[in-house]
Amino acid sequence: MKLYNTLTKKEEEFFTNEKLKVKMYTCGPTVYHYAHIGNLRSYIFEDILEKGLEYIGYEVIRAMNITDVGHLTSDADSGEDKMTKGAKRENKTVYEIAEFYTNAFFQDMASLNIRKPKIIEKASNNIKTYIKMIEKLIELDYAYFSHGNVYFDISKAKNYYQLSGKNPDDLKVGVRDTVEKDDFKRNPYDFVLWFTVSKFENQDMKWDSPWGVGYPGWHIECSGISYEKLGEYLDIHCGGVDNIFPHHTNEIAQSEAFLGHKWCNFWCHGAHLNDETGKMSKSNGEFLTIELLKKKGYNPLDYRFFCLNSHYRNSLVFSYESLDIARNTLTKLKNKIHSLTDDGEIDNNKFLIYKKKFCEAFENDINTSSMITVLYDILKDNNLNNKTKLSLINDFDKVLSLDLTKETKNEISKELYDKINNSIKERDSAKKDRNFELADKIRDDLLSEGIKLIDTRDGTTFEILNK
RNA sequence: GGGGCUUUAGCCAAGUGGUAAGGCGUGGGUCUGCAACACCCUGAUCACCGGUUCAAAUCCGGUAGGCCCCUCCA
Repeated sequence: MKLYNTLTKKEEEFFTNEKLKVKMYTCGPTVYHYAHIGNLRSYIFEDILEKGLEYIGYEVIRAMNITDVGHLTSDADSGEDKMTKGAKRENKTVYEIAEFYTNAFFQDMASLNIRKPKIIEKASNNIKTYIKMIEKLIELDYAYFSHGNVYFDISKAKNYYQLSGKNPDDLKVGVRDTVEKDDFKRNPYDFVLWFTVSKFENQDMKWDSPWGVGYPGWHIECSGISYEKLGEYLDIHCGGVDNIFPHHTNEIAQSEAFLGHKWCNFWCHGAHLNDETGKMSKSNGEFLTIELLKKKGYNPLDYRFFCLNSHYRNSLVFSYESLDIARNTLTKLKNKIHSLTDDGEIDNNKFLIYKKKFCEAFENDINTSSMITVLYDILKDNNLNNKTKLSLINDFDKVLSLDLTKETKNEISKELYDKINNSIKERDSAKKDRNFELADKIRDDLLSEGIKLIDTRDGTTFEILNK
C-alpha cells in the first residue's frame, strides 16, 4: 500500500510496527462550537482510511481526543481559552459547552456514517499523564519553568522542522500582526506545556500541578492521550494540513523527547475544504454545518459522496452547485443499485477480481475516486450476475459507507399512503379516459405537496421529496 | 520573505514513459399522452515554454495561475 507521508514529503510503502496491526491517532475537535463541513471532511477521510485498512486485512486501533481544555485562541501564553470563550458566549459553564458540542459532533459523525473511534478521550481526563510527561521533560532538560509557565525548549529537539519543512532562519515572529511576542521564552517558538492560573482570569477547568494550579497546553494533550492509550509506538497520525505547524510539529518534539526514540512513522494530512471566497471558517460567510445541509434538504451522505469524489490531499471547493451534482449522482447510482434483483449465485472468481481492483484503488494513496469508479465498472459488466454485483457493492460499502444498498424511503403514515394510492388510481383512470388534463393536475398537485410520481413499466410509484 | 500542495473537457476527476478511465452536466435520439425515470449516442492536441527519450499528461528545468501554512483553524 502506498501512502503519502508528510514527514518525508512523498508516497511511501506503508508498514507497521506490529504485523497487521495499525495504531492510529487522529486529532479530534475542540468542542466550543459546531463543526463545519470542512472540519468534517477530515474525519470522513480518516474514516475511509481506518475502514480501508481493516478491509485489506489490518486490525486498526484508533484513538481520538476531544479538546475540552487548553486550546487558546492564541498559542502564545496569552489569549483566551476557546472553551471559556464559548461558555461566555452562551452563558454556560465550560462543562456544559463541552458536553453539548461533543454530542453535536457525535451526531454529525453518525449522520455521515463516520464510525466512532474505539478510543475517544477528553483532554481533561488525562491531566495526570500530561503532568508526568512534563515532569520528565523538565528532568531531561527539554522543558523549563519561566514566570509561571512551563515551556518546551525547541532548540533541544532533534529535527524540529522536519515535518513542516521549514527553515528556522526564515520563520519570522510577527509575520502576522496578531502574533504576540513573549519575553519569557528562551526561543521565540518555544511552546507552553503547562499554564498556571496566575496569568489568566478565573476559569472552571484547572488542576493542581507541581507548577501551580493551572491547565495544560494544547499540544501536550495529543501526545499524552496517544502515549496513554496507544503506547510508545504509533503507526499513523492524522489531522488537517493546518495542524502540520505548529501542532503536529510540537507533538513530535515533545513525544520523541519524552520517549527517547522515534514515535510515529506516518503522518497523513487532509486538505481543506474551501468555499468560493477562499478558506472556510466559522466566522467568515455562511456557517456550513451538517444540520444546515439537512435543513436545506440534503442527505448528509450526499456530502460524504461529494468528498469521496475527490482526493483527500487536494483542496476542494464547496458550492451548492457541486453538492447538487453529488446528490444527483448518488441518487442515480443508488437507483441503479436498487433496481438489481437479488438473483444468481455468487461468482467467486469475479468477486475477487473486482475486490482486488477496489483494494488497489484504496492502496494507491486512498484513491476514493477510483474506488467509486469500480462501482460503475461492476454495474456495467454484462457478464456479472446481480447476486455478485450486490454482494460486491455491499462489501465495498463497508469502506465507502454510503448506504448504497439501503432503501431510504421516508416513513409515512397509513393515511397519507392511502391518499397517494387513491390519487394514483384516479390518475390512472383519467389517463385511460385520455383526460390528460386531469391526470397532469393530479400529478402537479401531489408534487406541490412534495410527492413525486414515477411512472414505470410496472405501474406508478412515488417518492417523498425532502423539504 | 520562507515553505508545502496544486493546474487534465462546463464541473468533479483517473492516469506514475507507449499516443487520454469514470461520473455529473450539455446536446441529440429511443421510450412515454406529455414530462420525469431508464437506455443509446455525444466532448480534450492534458496551463505555457524548453530539455531528456524511439516514445511524455506522465521524467528534468523554467514561466504563469490557484489554494494553503509560517503560533485561531480540520
